[in-house]
Amino acid sequence: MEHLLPFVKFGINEKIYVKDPESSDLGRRIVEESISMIDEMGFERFTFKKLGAKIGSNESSVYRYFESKHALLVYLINWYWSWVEYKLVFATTNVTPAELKLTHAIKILTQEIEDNTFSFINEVVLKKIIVSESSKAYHTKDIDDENEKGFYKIYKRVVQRVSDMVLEVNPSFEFPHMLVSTVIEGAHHQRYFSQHLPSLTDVSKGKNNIIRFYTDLVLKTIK
Amino acid sequence: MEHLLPFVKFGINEKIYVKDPESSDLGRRIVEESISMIDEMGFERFTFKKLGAKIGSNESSVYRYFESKHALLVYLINWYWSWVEYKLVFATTNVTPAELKLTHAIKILTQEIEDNTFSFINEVVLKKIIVSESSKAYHTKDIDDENEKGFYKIYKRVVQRVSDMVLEVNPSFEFPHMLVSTVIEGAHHQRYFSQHLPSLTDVSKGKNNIIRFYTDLVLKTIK
DNA sequence: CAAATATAATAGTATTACTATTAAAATACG
DNA sequence: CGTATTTTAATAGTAATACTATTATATTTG
Repeated sequence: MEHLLPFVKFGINEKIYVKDPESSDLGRRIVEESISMIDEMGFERFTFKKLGAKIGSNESSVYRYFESKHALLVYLINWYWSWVEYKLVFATTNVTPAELKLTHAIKILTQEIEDNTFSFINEVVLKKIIVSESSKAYHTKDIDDENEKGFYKIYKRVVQRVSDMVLEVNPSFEFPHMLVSTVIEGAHHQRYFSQHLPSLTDVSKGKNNIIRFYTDLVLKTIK
Repeated sequence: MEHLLPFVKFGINEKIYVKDPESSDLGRRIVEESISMIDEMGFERFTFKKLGAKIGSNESSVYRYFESKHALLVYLINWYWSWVEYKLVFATTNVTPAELKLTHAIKILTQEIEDNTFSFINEVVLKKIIVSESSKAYHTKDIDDENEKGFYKIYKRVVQRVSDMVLEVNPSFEFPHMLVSTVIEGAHHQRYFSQHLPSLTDVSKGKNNIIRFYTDLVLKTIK
């Protein structure tokens, strides 16, 4: 996988940014540093002014790339899901039988990220942001508008892909989308709870529990 | 149930409020109106100034009850979970066999709220707030502090109660807490997605699908 | 090399999320 | 009943946020 990723650029919806941050050095530093700052201080305390100062630039320059910090968060989420989709396709094409393919997919969706494969984006830290902050992006009054503009298209496509794999295993299963979105959001919650509200989880019992738990849950549920 | 509720007052952690809002008419109007305003405008756009104006009072008066709008949200969440715990205990005591008891519990956790049983709190609208806004309460940098102060105690107790019911059905099931928190958060997500991102769900296929889906998922998973 | 574009710096605005102070109104209690 | 206490309302003020607008200076491109 490491061999291919450096050649890939994800096609992120152009409506999300004012100017493509991947098109300049400043843009890349904006994305790179915003990830570490949001992780460190949390989305609420993060501001474009602080970001400008950190990258030796200016608040107004950041606004030339993203019209709001909300848009920047949506951009990061889209980058994340493009990356997950890429890994998902890579890990599942040509895999048979259907059940093994599905198992691989669930692993991609629920595993912990341990190292950075490429580019200026730190995927380990980005995943932490997805876990702690991403729900703030879509729990907004603007959700319907933004959904129409296609801001959540990639996420929905990932859910669709895995739902199709569920149906390959059991074509008569009634609720594939609910199952897949439950696993995705659930795994994020379990990662967060294990850090902050551990009594809502059972992670202390072993390392790969989240993957094991959801893999088992899916296979049993669809049979 | 309607006969008992009017006599009940939930013991909400005193650290959450400055002055108990149930102790005065103004306090009750603060809670009552904040629920409808947060639902209408979303948590971000909701302010104590607007609330003061709406209840014919003043911003500063609201601060005498809650030290921040975050604290008010935490209060509403606690009220909600106290109410759910009450319903849960009511619906499950003396029920046998264990599997039926668990089924009742899952129904309480995943059902839609359709009418208001009592008091100045509109539970139908409060549930909408829980679904759309509650994750903002605990996705904060202050989570560990607040957890130590007991802000999430009732929620954790509800998870514990239902986890115990899971273990009654299958004492050797490894991940009861993960299963129960997955169901609770998952059901909230499905309610939200069905309104705003329907392709992440399968709710169009029928009315009680969310209850059915999670009940089936739990029973199959623990066997 | 001129023109176009990108960046940096500065200033300004409405709003937010509060704190502080004071006065008026309501309530409690001896 | 009257005074003390508490509650509420009104006003003012503050630092920070989330922007917009303007201009000057770099940098890139044709």
